[in-house]
Amino acid sequence: MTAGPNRIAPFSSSPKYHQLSSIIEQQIQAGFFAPHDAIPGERELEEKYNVSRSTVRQAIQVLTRKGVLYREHGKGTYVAPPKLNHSLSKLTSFTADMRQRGFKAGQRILEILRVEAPTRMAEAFQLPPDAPLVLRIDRVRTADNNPMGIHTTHLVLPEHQSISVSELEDTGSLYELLETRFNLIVAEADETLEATAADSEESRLLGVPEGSPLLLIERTTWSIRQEPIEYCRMLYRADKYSYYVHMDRAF
Amino acid sequence: MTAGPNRIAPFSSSPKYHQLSSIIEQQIQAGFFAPHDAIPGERELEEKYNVSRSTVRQAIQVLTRKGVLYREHGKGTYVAPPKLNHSLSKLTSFTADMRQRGFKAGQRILEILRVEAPTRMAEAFQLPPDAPLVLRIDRVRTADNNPMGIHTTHLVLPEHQSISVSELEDTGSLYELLETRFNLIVAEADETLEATAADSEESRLLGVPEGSPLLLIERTTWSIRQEPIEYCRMLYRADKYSYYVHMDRAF
DNA sequence: CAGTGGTCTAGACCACCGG
DNA sequence: CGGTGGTCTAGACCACTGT
Repeated sequence: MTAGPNRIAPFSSSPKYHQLSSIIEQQIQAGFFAPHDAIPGERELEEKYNVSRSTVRQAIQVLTRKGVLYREHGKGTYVAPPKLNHSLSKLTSFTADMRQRGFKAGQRILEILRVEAPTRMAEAFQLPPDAPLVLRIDRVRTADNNPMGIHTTHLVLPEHQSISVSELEDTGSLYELLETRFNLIVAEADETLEATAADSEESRLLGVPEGSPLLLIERTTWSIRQEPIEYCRMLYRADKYSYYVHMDRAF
Repeated sequence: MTAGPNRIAPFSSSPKYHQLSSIIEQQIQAGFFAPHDAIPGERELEEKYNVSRSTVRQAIQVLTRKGVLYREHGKGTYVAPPKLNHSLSKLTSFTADMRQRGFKAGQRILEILRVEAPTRMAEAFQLPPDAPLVLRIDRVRTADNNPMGIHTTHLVLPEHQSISVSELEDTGSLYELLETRFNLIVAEADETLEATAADSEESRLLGVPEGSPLLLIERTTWSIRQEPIEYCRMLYRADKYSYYVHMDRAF
């Protein structure tokens, strides 16, 4: 009848609220509820699935935060209409981003070296003036072998930890490498976006005329424990690259 | 001693979890807890403020979602280091955005008229081909009277609802006007960002040389009820405007 | 082991909305 | 008014972390 399981397993390792939110989400995807339909009330779900009301509320909270449901006080809980959409403001690597857009990500590594942290990086991470050198990686990023952008990455890595050209070439994705080699998981990022114009070297590396518009993104990233990981300057061809964000009004 | 009230008012109209989260946030801002310090455990807060543990958890949840705290299972709840950069990916109007950056927002209204919905808008909102005309508003936006960008807004408003030039000039902020006049509250938005170069008219309106880099933002917005509100094309001077986003890895 | 956060229950009362 | 979601309590047990 319905897609997937339609009752709660009491001894599952997965929490009940998670099971319940999956059930509801599957019912929506299976067409049981149309956009703007009201789903059953909290007390009804409580009884139907033999869980407490807080568990029901926790499950619904998961789905409202995902944008699957929306609630109106005194009225009910409703199915949100689907968005055509794509990459929300989820944090992803260039590799994953390109895969999602249907391209094969590639790279040409220009240089890997140790340098002093650039000013912007030191500010963002509040690094002390005598902080150790950071690892700088310069790359041209490609999609289906066409140059898309230039990445200049600065990594906060202890002197004894490093990354070789061949190692990065083999893995392809820096974030993947950071995770497998150093157990560094990128969890949060701040980004600043600006428009700029290509200088002579940039135009050469990207194969566009000097002065063409480029999208400049500066990214700082943190781990789950809020440790600084990376400061990255990314320059993209305006004719090939655009950037998506989804936002809400902080509920 | 501490900043602000340090106990919970039992009969306040404001919910207890909100009072408690404010108290904790103020204590952090007042320097009671340094970045990466552990705040008291849930049972301790429960006793100290005479509330139940779920209320404590609700308060802490507010602050973790704001990025003020982070939690580690089995260890504790810690103060997140402050980011220099506040304006997260919260949805704001140009007016509010400029105020936050310390400028006074202004506008020069070029035109208000009814037009057919542009293709991108019709796609994003899945409008039928015979949909009614939308209200288009062309404006130059200023910060401290300097031109910053060009906004071309298309509003989904029934034929009998409209906005006059003088009305918009008086209010200053379109989002504020939509809220007060039509009870339309902008709750969600998708944005696409690109770099581009100024054409002759754009360069004239913004006072920059032809061909200078501009940041192009296309925004579509929805109400709380997920009704389409607005499709907006915004062009900003690259030398005056940059864009901030904060992202997490979908927890 | 003790202490932390994570999940869950079975109740209660309030605030809001519609008929 | 009855039904909805919003807040709150006082318990319980589990899962994870460090010592």
